[in-house]
Amino acid sequence: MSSGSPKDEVSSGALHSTVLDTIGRQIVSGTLAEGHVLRLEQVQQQAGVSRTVARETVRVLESMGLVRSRRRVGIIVQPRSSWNVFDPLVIWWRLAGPGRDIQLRSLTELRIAVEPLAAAAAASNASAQDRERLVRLATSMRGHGEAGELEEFLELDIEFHTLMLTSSGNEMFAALTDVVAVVLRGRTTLGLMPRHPVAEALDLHEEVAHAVAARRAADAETAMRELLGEVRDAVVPHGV
Amino acid sequence: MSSGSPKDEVSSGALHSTVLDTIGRQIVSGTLAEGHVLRLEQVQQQAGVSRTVARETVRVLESMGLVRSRRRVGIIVQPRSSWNVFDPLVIWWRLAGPGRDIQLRSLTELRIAVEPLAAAAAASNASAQDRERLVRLATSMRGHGEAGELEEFLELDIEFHTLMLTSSGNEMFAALTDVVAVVLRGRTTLGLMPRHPVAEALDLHEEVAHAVAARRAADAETAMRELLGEVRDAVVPHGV
DNA sequence: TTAGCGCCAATGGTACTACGAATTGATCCG
DNA sequence: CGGATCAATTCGTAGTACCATTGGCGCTAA
Repeated sequence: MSSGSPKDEVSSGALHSTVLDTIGRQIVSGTLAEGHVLRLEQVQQQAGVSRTVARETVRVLESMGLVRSRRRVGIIVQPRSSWNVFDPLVIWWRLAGPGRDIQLRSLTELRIAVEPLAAAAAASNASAQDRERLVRLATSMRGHGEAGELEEFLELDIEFHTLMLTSSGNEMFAALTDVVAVVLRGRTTLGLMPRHPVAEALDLHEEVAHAVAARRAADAETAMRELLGEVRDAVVPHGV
Repeated sequence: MSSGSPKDEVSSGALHSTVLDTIGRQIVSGTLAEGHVLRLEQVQQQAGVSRTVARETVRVLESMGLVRSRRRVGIIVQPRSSWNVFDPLVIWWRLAGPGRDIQLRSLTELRIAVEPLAAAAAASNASAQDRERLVRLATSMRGHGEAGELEEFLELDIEFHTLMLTSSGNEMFAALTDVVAVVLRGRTTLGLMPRHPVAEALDLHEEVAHAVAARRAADAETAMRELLGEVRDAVVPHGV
């Protein structure tokens, strides 16, 4: 366990998920290039596991679109275009590997696309207490942000956006919570954040929260779009 | 094989993917409710397969977040919130089951979020021939649309949006091509499409294409947003 | 009543076997 | 000499039997 995993992942059965992790990283990082052919026997020997475990691993890898196993040929590493890039594990692996900043950019663009609509949907669908909680989170963020407490600020930021996505009532949006959390964390660890959150960001978080609380969907959407506009500038310097 | 599968899915090994399909559908459709506990032995008996195959199936199901297997307990069906709703198979199953229209709505909202940004990105990043091809597709769509040839129109529509997403240069967007294709197909089969595509949609497709061709990102984005605004009205009657 | 111990069922993991399919190469015929 | 057919090899697929591990549940004793 060098860098952990998104959640605890698989509770008990650590064996098969270990080798899954190993091979997954290798493929995603490009160590195992597209077209490379693995053999099942090779997998079990390198990982020191039995045939059954190796097969289970390959099956999961196959369901992620990372490999494709053909009889008499072997286990063929598939091109990036057939990967399930939305799979949490795949995202995790890519963020751990070389293409980290590229991945962060893709994910940030996805955020920019989704979150404004999520905010609008939340304004329409969120429960009263969720809407109130959003406002409280925004004010807390201002407090910790102005105090320069980046750690607490980050956690609140994550909670804010997570709650926004989950309370949108759209499960596809809600499924992106982990992604957003990873992006936010990755952004700070990569040093893409100013030491103090800019005042404008603090204002916009509150603006979004208040718009959602007042069920003004259109306002929430535009405010969120502005908010993410700054994020774009930080992560994607050269326009789109 | 009652209704097929997104692609050919798994080429040769049909056995494990058959039982995967069966159980997956049952969970997604709610036949196997959240918290329901399966036992591995039960799985192999019901499907009439060996332990090995049953285990592989469970592993894949687990990687999709549909189940979680714990020792001494069994295979526990997980709540919807932990499903990988972006997994192509999960999407497929949901569209085949009862929650079909809910799923279509979620996916349509996702389209509304993503495609405008994808159009903008395509305007910046697409190759010259891709941009040209988009224009030609839009004009073809007009021809077949006005002639009332829905079949051909649908295929062109799919190709148009697919090309838009792939040429955006963002792999997360590109990964949504199958989703968009499914939504478009599902929309027509559900009878949510007018018999003749409305003239405005035809205009907007051309507008988007020309904006992308001329590399006017902002125009492409707004035109695409308008285009999808109509789609929203068709699928999501009651404002978001 | 409750705290702690221990049983055992159910999954996790391994090894071995048989089978089928696809590729490759060798043979045979034109 | 070239092309086509057929067989052997090789690898994934499927099945079975077996041991290891663990954690929930019941039993017992204080």
